Amino acid sequence: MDAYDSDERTSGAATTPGRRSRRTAADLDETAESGGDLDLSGLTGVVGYRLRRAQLAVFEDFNRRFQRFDLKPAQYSALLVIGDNPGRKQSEIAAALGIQRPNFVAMLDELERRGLAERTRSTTDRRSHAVVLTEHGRRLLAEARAEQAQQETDLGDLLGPGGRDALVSLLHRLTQAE
Amino acid sequence: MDAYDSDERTSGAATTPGRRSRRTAADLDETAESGGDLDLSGLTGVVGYRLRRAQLAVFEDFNRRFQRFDLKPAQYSALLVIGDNPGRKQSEIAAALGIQRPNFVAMLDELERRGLAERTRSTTDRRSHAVVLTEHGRRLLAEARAEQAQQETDLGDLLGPGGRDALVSLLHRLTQAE
DNA sequence: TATTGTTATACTCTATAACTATA
DNA sequence: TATAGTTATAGAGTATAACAATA
Repeated sequence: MDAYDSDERTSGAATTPGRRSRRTAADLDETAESGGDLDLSGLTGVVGYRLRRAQLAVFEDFNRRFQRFDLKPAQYSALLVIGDNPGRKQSEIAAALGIQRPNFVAMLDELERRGLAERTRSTTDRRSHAVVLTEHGRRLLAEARAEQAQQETDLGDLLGPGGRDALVSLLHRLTQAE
Repeated sequence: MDAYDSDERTSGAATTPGRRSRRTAADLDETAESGGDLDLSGLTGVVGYRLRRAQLAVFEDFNRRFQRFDLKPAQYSALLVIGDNPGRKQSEIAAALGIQRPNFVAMLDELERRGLAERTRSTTDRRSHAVVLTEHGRRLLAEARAEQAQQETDLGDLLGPGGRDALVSLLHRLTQAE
């Protein structure tokens, strides 16, 4: 983990960006020596900043949990989408995940190398690859889904009743509009 | 923007991961040809996934807004923290932002090259650099703060009354615990 | 001519080891 | 011996152009 933990709680008027600290040049020597905490009030109420930090924290937690599967978030989401959409085109899976087609090639190569997924030539359009999970892939995905459900449960405990659902709903609205 | 827009709204029981779609091998030919939307229900309720997508969307919006300042999110946050903590050590600023000390060097170099910030030798400890904003940096930061406040206002409009504050609060809780 | 998968490539972010100058 | 700033470097992640096979 990195060093962002020295944070302050979000102020009441969160819409207003943090107060402008009024310091003059005369304060410089003093502040330079004081080893106290920094004033981060300008960042605490900023949605983009909070989103970034929260995403990093949750991904770190994810990586800890999924170490035993050797799966990163992007790989898990790929297995999930392939598992729920067997036989779809490689490019469709990539697009659904927001991964550029060229970048998805190496990722699928790796999943295939590990025997989790397979490319099969489509009979109708010989340009495209229909992607499916192997039996091994389905078994691993089932275990991963259980671990992922556990993370959601733990996040629910952390955020209080309804908090997790509210968060998901608010986050979803951000990706619909912008 | 990338191709994640083909999303579904979050289901009622958000705590439960998306339903397991039960498809047999016999369905493969059919699904391979159907050009319909993919089933992304397994991802819609996942906090980590939603966080990542939302963060990317908000950062994209940020980048559009801050194009006229030629400031990326990390640069804006650096200006903000330096502005609110003038004279603090270079490494303190970096740590507060969660940036590795080596990686902060080039970033400060760039801010200095553009005449926005300055390194000054500390009189008490000649190893460290006290970092401050230039007058130009303070003026740019003031404008940037206004634009950033506008983004928060627009996000508030998007998320409804109290929605933005609730989001900030929920996100904050995620970075305290994990 | 357009699309699918692919290769090559480049650019940004991030992480670590090791050097230097100071303490 | 430890710390602050720095350099070099390596690894992810991401983006674009262009090619071969196929439609």
